[in-house]
Amino acid sequence: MTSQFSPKSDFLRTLMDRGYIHQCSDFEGLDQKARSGMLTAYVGYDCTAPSLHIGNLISGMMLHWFQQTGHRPITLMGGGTTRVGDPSGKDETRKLLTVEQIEGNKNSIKGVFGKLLNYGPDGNGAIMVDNAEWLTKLNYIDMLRDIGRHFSINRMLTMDSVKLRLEREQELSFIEFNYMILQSYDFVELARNYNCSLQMGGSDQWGNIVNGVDLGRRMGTHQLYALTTPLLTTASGAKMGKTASGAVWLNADMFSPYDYWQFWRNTEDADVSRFLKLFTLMPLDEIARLSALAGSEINDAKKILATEATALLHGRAAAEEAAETARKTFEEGIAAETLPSFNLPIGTGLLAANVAVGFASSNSNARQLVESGAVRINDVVITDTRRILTAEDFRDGAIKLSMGKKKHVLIKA
RNA sequence: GGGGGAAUGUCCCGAGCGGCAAAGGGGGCGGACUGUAAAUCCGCUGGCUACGCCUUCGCAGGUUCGAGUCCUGCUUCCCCCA
Repeated sequence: MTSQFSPKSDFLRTLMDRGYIHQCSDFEGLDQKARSGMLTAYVGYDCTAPSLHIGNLISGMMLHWFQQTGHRPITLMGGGTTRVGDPSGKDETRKLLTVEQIEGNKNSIKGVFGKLLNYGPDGNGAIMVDNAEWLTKLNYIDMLRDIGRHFSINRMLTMDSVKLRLEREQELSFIEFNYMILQSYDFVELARNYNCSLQMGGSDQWGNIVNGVDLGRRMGTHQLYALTTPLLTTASGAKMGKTASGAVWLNADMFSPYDYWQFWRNTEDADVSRFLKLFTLMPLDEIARLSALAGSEINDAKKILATEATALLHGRAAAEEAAETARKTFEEGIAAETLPSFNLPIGTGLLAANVAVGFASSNSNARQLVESGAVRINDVVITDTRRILTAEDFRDGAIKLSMGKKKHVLIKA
């Protein structure tokens, strides 16, 4: 158990103190190695979507601290493995993405790492590689002889990712079955070419990672290590990262800094301390002070969490702006100029307006919401479904339209 | 190759004697209570030019006043035997 081990290396101590560690293949060994010089570690990222989401942010933060404590991080883009598809934790086969989609996603994902890591030529400058570089060049027969012979089908069948599918009598295609072999090989490849000795990832990656450690031993690399983070859940046990509009994406064009700030602002009380440690760079003693706040005072801690987490990802200026927009909107009740705005002509029906700004999915949906008293024009509840936006509704050239307590937009003519 | 099952509201799971816009969950959204929290309670959760109309139960036909429900063919998936 992690709690019985007290690490001496800066790296592991930092990770443990901040709550990043779930499992490690060999704590003592890794700790010792981290004290004896610069290590190289990597995390692999799927290219299944055009942006990473907050679930991926934890491993990215681990790489950040890894670098901060003097080591060299590698971000591995799964340009090759995404063509195969990871069956871990999935109920059914995902549709295969085209190579073009994968390349597009890869390029769109890359940007976020520049916020967390320093790339560059200096001693421990981060490195970015794409496993398509070597995986697409593998020759089938050679691969079977060099790599495949080290894998036991008997053991592969006991891996969770495989076992689950078999037990549930769900299809597991041959291509997916091969995924763990490729990911394992990645580790060996990075060990050989970059002297990489540690792979980190989410707890669902444990099986894939230890397979790589194993393959390394069989193929004669130096000792490799596995380190995983806990699954990100709220204190109530719900999986994190999903909201009404989908996942909490890290790319600003898919999830705005303001929404991102709001996401963290709405954290459950019981999660504040944990999230401050995981998703901000604040010193632990400062976090301890904030965590001690009780009752409604903990809202101050939530604002700091939101601002710091947003600043880390989107920059200080965007974070301050989001905080200010929120303050005006929620604490002063005035329409902040920086709220999301839409252009709609005077005379637009209230229902149509709600659909246009994304509050409702259809006129019917909008009608129901209006009737239930959820919709406000300039902070006045409107229940008339035939209401039309008029010139008199404009205050300083804009109408503040609200859905529920939290969603507000400005409408301009 | 032979035999037996399955496919339901496009978020998911899942009931469904021939009268069904289709039970029940989960999730989501909204309301109340609060602190932009949690828990709890209530409402909504196919669409529309809306006391009515239109479109939905794998696909295509058929029987019937009427089909998610019965019949035929097809597709996909699963299980057993070979």
